[in-house]
Amino acid sequence: MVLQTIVTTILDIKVDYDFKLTAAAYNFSWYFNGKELLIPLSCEEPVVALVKEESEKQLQARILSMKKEVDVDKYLAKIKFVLGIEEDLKEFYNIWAKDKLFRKSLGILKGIHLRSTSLWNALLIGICQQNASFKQGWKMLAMMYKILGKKVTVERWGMTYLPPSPRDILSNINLLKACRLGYRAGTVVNVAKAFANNVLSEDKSSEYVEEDLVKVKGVGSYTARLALVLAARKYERPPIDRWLRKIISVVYKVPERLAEETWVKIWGKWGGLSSVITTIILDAETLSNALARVAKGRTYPILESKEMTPLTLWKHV
DNA sequence: GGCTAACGTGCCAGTCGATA
DNA sequence: TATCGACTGGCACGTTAGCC
Repeated sequence: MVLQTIVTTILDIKVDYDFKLTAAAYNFSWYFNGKELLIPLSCEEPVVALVKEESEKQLQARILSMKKEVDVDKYLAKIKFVLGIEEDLKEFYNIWAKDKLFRKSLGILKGIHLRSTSLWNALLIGICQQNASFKQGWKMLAMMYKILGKKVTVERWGMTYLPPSPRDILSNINLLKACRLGYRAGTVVNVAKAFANNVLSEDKSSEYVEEDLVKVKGVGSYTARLALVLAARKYERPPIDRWLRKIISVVYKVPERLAEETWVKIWGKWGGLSSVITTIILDAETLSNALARVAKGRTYPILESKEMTPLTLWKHV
């Protein structure tokens, strides 16, 4: 299965944007190589995009498929949404510049945008993050891609994996054990069934709220909120785990029970985005290490870290 | 509705014994 | 003495159920 270029186009960027940081954050080696970013656009057809920097304010995007014709306009709109190149973060930066946990990292991370993904994939990410360290969670997800995803070859790129679809999961439930998901496998199956039975649908992902997603057994508030942040850029209700709750409590000197309230007061409608960025700022260190870094004032990511961090994940997995 | 304990799973560092 | 593998306990976590 070789995907070939259907169309090549230029995307103009009108906001502060750092392509390399955006492409690198929380990404795998089969999607980012340091220069080019591969974006799965459709896993059924399959269709992908390859994106690279054309100039400071322009990106070159190639859409690749096995078919000779695809709905180019639909996929271009999707590429723009995934990359967030039309997302103006000026208000967010104003808060970032003043915030005591964030301000030291603005010079390093300004221009980074969250890469969105499908609701299904966002839920897989969230489920893998349950009760797991950063490394553990992303290794689980990587194994799901390798064991259950589709292996395809992309022209002038090479081999890549497309995320497994709900159907792939439901027809290979026995393979989930090899992904070392533990009890999370049950939740993945429940979510896959929800998609297969049209209880959840990609087409409605922008309409869903937390209450819709937590109806699936195994999906709680954290997973639902994270999925909405990643899939729909819904930042109003931040995913706050124990890790972030403790950090908020220490940094802003508030009881843990007031952590979410404090966070929303600081970030307003940007709470969800700032939750994700916090993990990048602190290199997703374990709680004790993250608190030690906060105490030392090292509240910025180590870009050239040899460790596995959100920004270097693609070098390791 | 809010709080808390229990649950469950993988990771990781430390320890110990066997072996070369 | 060095290396290796097995084992163990603590840690990192979100969800769930039960209690008030």
